[in-house]
Amino acid sequence: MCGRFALESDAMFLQRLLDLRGGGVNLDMDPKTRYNIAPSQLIAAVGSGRAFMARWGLIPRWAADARIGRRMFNARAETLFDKPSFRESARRRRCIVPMTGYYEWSETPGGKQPYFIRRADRQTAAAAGIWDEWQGKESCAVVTTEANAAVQRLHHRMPVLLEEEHWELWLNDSVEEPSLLRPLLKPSGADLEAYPVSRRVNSPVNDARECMEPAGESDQGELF
DNA sequence: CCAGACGTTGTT
DNA sequence: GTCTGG
DNA sequence: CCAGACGTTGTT
DNA sequence: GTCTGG
Repeated sequence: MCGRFALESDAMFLQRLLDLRGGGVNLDMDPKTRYNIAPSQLIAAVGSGRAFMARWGLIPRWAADARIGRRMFNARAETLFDKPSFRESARRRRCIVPMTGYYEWSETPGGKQPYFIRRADRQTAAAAGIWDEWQGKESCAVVTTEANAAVQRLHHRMPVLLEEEHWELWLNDSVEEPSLLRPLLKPSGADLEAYPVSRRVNSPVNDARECMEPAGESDQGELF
């Protein structure tokens, strides 16, 4: 799944996503580095030809109550185009959520051990997202799929990390046909690495760089 | 037809 | 157990 | 996702 | 808004 992630400031990455449309749109924001991004917080996204900040946890436009978004921070790829809460956004309001890497927790005898998962080439990853607008504010969800071999031991689900050659299609709002989009929602083919990090990641309040650096022995619980 | 839900995860 | 805040 | 709280009344 | 259950 994907319930916590990190993003190091990467304006070039965001500008590349904007440039896919060829519209000469210039990035007008610079999301600052954050190492411990949790659901309900504002996260950077690019979609519909612009970059914007959206609350992480999709609130469908028809919602009577914003609280519905609380647990809508992930959306299963397998049913994305079927579920009433996601269907319309999946067809018409897709986005890319930049992330340096995301966290998974492994239960150990000594407590929960967080791991950081990132591209082995250390490039910013492009997570597939969908967004909506409710009472004038954007919110979004990260699409999940089966875990690939690299991360399966940690979890059976992972965020969809889009291949670069698929970015344009995913962000093309004129494409609404699920059969054209579903093939993009596969477990990541990119090389990923996973390593234990400081247990202080467990506190969403800790937003220090240590969150994505390999943990020292003292910060690791007993592993497995 | 109307009323009520609309989700994921993990765990049992 | 379940909800809220981050 | 995890951590931490979870309640009311009346009085200061 | 759209789907499901009755």
